[in-house]
Amino acid sequence: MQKTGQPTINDVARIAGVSKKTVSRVINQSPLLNEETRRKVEEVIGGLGYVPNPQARALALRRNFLIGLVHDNPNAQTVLNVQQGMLEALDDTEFEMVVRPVRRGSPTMLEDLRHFLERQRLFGVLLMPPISENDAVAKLCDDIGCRYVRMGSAMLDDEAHMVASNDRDAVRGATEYLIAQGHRRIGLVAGPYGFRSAHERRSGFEEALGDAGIALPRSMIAEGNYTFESGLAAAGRLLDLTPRPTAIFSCNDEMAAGVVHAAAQRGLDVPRDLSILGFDDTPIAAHIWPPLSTVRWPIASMARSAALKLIGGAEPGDEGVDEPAMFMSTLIRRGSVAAPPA
Amino acid sequence: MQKTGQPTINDVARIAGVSKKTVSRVINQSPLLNEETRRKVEEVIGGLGYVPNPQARALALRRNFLIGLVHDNPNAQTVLNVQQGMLEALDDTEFEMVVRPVRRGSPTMLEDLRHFLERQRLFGVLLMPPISENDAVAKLCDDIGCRYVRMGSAMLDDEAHMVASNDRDAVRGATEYLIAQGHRRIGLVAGPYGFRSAHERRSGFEEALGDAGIALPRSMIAEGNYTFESGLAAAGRLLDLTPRPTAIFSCNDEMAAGVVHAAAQRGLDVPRDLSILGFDDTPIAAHIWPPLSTVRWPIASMARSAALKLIGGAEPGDEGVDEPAMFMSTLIRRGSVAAPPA
DNA sequence: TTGTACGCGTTATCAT
DNA sequence: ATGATAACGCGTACAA
Repeated sequence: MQKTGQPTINDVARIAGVSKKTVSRVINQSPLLNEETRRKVEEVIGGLGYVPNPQARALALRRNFLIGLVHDNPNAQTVLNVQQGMLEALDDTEFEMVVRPVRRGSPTMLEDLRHFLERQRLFGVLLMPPISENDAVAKLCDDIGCRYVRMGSAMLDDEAHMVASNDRDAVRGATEYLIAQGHRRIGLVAGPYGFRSAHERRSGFEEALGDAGIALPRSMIAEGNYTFESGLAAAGRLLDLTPRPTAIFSCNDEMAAGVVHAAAQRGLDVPRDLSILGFDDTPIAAHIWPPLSTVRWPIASMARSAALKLIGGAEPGDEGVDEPAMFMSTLIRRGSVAAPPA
Repeated sequence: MQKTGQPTINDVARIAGVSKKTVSRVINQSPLLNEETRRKVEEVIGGLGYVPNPQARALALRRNFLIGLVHDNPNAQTVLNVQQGMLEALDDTEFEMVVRPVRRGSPTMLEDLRHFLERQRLFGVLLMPPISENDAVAKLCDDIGCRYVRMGSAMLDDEAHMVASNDRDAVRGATEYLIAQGHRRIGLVAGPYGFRSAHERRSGFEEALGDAGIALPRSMIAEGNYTFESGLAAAGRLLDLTPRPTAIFSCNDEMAAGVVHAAAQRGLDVPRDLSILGFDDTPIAAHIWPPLSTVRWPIASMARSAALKLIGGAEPGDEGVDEPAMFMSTLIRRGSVAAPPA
């Protein structure tokens, strides 16, 4: 027992009457070990309440027991859901989570990230969209020897490195629901160009309209950048059309809230005069009036699964590899969709 | 240069033709050092791109360069704002942020936290409300020798360990604003019992009414637990009163959104039939219809300041100690408050 | 002002 | 199957 209070591997070794290395073997589940020795050591470990010092392990292994969350996602709820899912997976393990936001579009971003990863010697990182769509980042992790798992709206990588939602299918289904309600003039508030999620969702929308034989004039698509304000502006353009759409699909809830505002400003009743459908099912969807019908993707489960992949893949044959790579989204029906006005 | 790729202190020492210790002195800004030696060593450091290995430092110093964020706050936006503020302070320093949610009311919470702090040897922790109100947690940090700064809605600790907002004054001011608009029957959706913030806000509300000579019947206070649903329910109780209040102050925005819902469900127009005032200025406040007037507290600035206190207080005479301990909130006027109906 | 020798707590090498 | 000894990279007495 040192002055710090915590027992060390030396204390265990001395009391158990074995060498440090043997204790180390017990800790690291080495297969070649006398069963009796193992029992004896484990007994001492339990009695002492010994826990290996992470700092010393990190130094010796040249690898920290930290999982990084690298993100440039502006949506608080999304980020926090991911953190929740990760922490769920990390609970009762030796791993901790460190959060690393990166500046989107910064020219030194990649270099900064490299320094961070090299310095901290992370065990692995979870990449959130949209930065997870950047192949250079994945390659960087590979080069440095840092495990990684990407989250995204399509399979951009192999199953061991990817956890994806089926955004395209989900939006196609949601749009079909709108069509089934009788809508023919359906506007789209699209996500920003260059985002894979925006592309996938837009494609799903276009596919649904195409399958139903509904024309999609360019004017019925207004691009936003996933923020409330951009949704407000985009909806303005759509609602000032003549004739105006009877329904609008918004590629996320924030922008959908903007659409609700734009409708309210014009004295339009939702859903009587205008149906609105969002994407993400963030809390705001349920908390605005009227409650927003939207598409929910299992973000926390995905993050949990991603984290398990990360730490599970530590040794081959571990649990992590069994984690699913594709997750299904579901349509949440609330009060913002109805049949079009007669 | 080792096989790992990164240069070590030994490389620097060898190339500069000095001993490790001298390099160490340069790194740690030791005052007793020949100016020329320092220049030479710094030159080599720059040329090599040497950065000290955090793991080795952590082992030698028995202290990690990690700042923990300990929280049991359910509001995503609040937590993320704090993270943002912290990371701003930690940017361009050697510190990283690790996030540690704790289960509220778990009987083993304190013990878990102790293990976490002892194991990880954090440099310091930032305590978010409501767990920051728990004195036992602060004492635990003290005992373990882990720096801490608490965030809260009142000064619960000395300036070196506290960053507080003036919730009571802020709510008193906000309520006076309601009164100035002509309201006399003002309802309160209070926060949960046992939360300091709920207590402070309620007190401010009561003070304002008392100063104005307005009676506050017990029925005009409905308690919620800071969630949307609880706000919806509480507002229901208030709005079914006869006569019903012409204005409602809600102790946070989430619950205020619930009040808006309750009003909409009863066909009440906001703000014509009912004025609503929230607290926090989370994004939902600006994104619901009508835009919610609310009280904004500078959460990210507070967190930033708290983090600076943490890392600045490292050596006496450092910047951290100059950081303010009290932060002012401001009333944000949007569209949810008007004069009462005639 | 600078250097030597050792400690921090663990894992890895190579014996036995 | 187990142990002595050397890394890992940095800080600190203590000496010079």
